[in-house]
Amino acid sequence: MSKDYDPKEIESKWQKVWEETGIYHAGDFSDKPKYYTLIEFPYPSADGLHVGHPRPYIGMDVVSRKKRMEGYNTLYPIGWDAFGLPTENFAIKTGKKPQVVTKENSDNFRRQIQSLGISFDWAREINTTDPKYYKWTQWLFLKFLEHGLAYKAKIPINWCPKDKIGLANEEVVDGKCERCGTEVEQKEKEQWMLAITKYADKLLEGLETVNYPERVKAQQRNWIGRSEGAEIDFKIDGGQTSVKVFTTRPDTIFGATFLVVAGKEDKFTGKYATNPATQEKVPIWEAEYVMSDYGTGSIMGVPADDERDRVFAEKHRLPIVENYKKAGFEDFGKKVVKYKLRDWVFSRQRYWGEPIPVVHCEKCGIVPVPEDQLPVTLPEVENYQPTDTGDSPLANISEWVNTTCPKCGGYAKRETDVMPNWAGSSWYFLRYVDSKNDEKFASQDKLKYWTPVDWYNGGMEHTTLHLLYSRFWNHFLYDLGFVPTAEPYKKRTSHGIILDQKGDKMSKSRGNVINPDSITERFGADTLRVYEMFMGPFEQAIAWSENSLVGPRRFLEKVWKLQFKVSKGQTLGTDSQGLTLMHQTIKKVSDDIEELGFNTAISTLMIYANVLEKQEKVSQKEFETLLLLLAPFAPHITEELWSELGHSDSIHTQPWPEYDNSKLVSDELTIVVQVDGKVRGSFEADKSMSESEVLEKALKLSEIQKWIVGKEVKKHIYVPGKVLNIVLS
RNA sequence: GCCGAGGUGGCGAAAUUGGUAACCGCAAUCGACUCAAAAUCGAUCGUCGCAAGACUUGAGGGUUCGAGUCCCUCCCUCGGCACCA
Repeated sequence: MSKDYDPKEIESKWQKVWEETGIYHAGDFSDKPKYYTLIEFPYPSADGLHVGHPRPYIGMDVVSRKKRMEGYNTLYPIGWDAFGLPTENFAIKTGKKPQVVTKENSDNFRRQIQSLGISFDWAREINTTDPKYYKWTQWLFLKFLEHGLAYKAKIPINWCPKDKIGLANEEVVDGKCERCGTEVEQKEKEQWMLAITKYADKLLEGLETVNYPERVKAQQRNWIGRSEGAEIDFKIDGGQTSVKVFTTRPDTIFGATFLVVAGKEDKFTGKYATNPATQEKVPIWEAEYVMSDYGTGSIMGVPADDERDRVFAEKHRLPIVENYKKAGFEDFGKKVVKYKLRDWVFSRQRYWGEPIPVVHCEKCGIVPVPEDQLPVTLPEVENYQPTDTGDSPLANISEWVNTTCPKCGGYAKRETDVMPNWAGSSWYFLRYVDSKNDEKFASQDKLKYWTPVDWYNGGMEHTTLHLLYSRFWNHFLYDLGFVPTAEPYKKRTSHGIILDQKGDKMSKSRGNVINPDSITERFGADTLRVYEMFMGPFEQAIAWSENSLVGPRRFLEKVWKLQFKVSKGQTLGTDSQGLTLMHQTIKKVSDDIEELGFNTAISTLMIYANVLEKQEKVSQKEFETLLLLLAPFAPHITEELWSELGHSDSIHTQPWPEYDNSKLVSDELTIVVQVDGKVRGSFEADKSMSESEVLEKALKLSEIQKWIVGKEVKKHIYVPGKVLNIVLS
């Protein structure tokens, strides 16, 4: 009597076994080559996982499992990026401690992720809110401070009046807060800044050395916004003072008939400046179309060459010269490079973040907390509510704020700002290589062994935020000699998000979130995994379809039933065609996984299973090949079937199947015959048939005769083994 | 406006990169099994046509023996940037 496929039973059984045997633990150092696969670690929200979360985890799990089978010492870690506003807001609402909420949420996430059979190395799990972790985030901040890359500045910041928090430029979308959509206000505040602009060129040049999708590179280049030009002084009042303009076209200076300064800057408005090229007096105007925070905030108006300048000149009846003389690039002014990239506003006036580890001493000024006093831990507070004055809730904890200066021993106050939630995620991939280390953020040896990350998959929405920030931190650490490579990630890919059935983004507020628990319950984790990989191209956004889940489930049922057709002991495929298909399948699945072609890999496996199903008997070799190739996608069912075949070791530690190049082409070929480029017939030919034999046979076919009778065959084109085109006209 | 990715059956999609367009799957229709339904199995399934055949990859041109794929001119969708001088 045959046993039915019962995913529930076998999935929990094997998950336990894997945990006990620890087969996914990555050992440090090994004779094997290493491979480091990485996904963006999740923010453990109270809502739990939705079906969109695991798509990248499963995708990289497939890659990781294949790499493991190919003999790589593979590191595939996970952790929790747990600082941030939602948890803090939840704490404000419920009075629950953020520490407790974080624990509950990450426990729930862990359970959900583990139920999907993803081969994470849980022994390296990290949590950015763990003082043992953020001790090193603070230590890294001190390094920035030490090297002059962290500084305090009074700047107008983007202030969200609802979240009561300062935002980085990257967090403002269309003038609104990225999180809550509230109109952002400008507020002057003392803020901690990180000088990412000092790394603009390195971040730009580094892009040439990494394997990222073109759209990611383009977006980062765009964001950095490097432009080369010149600053030119236009003298006023006989040289007493001057207006400095920035232009990328200093060669057009002879055509500059006026200057425009940014809207608010009006002390020069109405005056005249001297064009250093023509020595003519040109009027100074102000206009909104000139940005105060780009270049010098002033431009020279060249109406003959610039569309906006022309419109402005026509409106205000300013002179337009055509046919002016072009200058050399460096004849006037000084060559400069400008960027759109701004320094990173690094402080937040909130509670749930890493305290910035400095104290303010009346005598000594800003004093870093000594390394041996790290971490500066978050104190327990009663009220997490931020203040309207813009101060952190930490400012109210006087026993924490009041301290002594580490330098002079006098009275000092702690910094009450915390870091943005991007801090912990800017270096987490480094911590994974040595997540328990109390002496260093990670040991040199382990960094040297594991980094850089070989393959990092994540969302497009992080391109100008996390991805850029973490590249910046890594470049900085490289310059300090702490990490072995400047670029942290060799290869970056991105997944498309999963939308709801109607094609809308899933979110709690829309109430359209689908929980993977309900899917695993009904179909099994393997079905969910195969479905998410099969539903469409991995890099493309795609709508969830409840109906379509049965396809992958039927496929797994089919594989399950194949076990009853296996004739044990028989080791090879039956005929040459069967063998060809097997080798083609191995090649296609192997190649596809490397290129994120998970959907086509599964399609190929389905074809193979369909063919085996039609056979009277299936050889053990054929069935095992199918199982091995399917194992990265459906780890539980394949493990079960593998063990049913009598194997005592795990399928996931077996060598990945290899294909034989010489067996990829079948002896029997189908030759398609075209007449004047239109398909008119086909016939089976032997691999060894010559061109003239193919032509001879094709001309004899009745369906071809019909088209060529009474006409002259002018020429023919033969693509060996594929197509013969007979040309008449 | 600039940069990037796209546009193929009722739906998700494939196409060895210039060589049989629509693989695989979903849905649908018919049939077998069943008292019945589900499940399963078999068949059909781009459009028009009884058929022979013709047409078909956003539109229109071109190159080629042959174009979804290459070139030119447009249109549309999505993502990013944007008075950036």
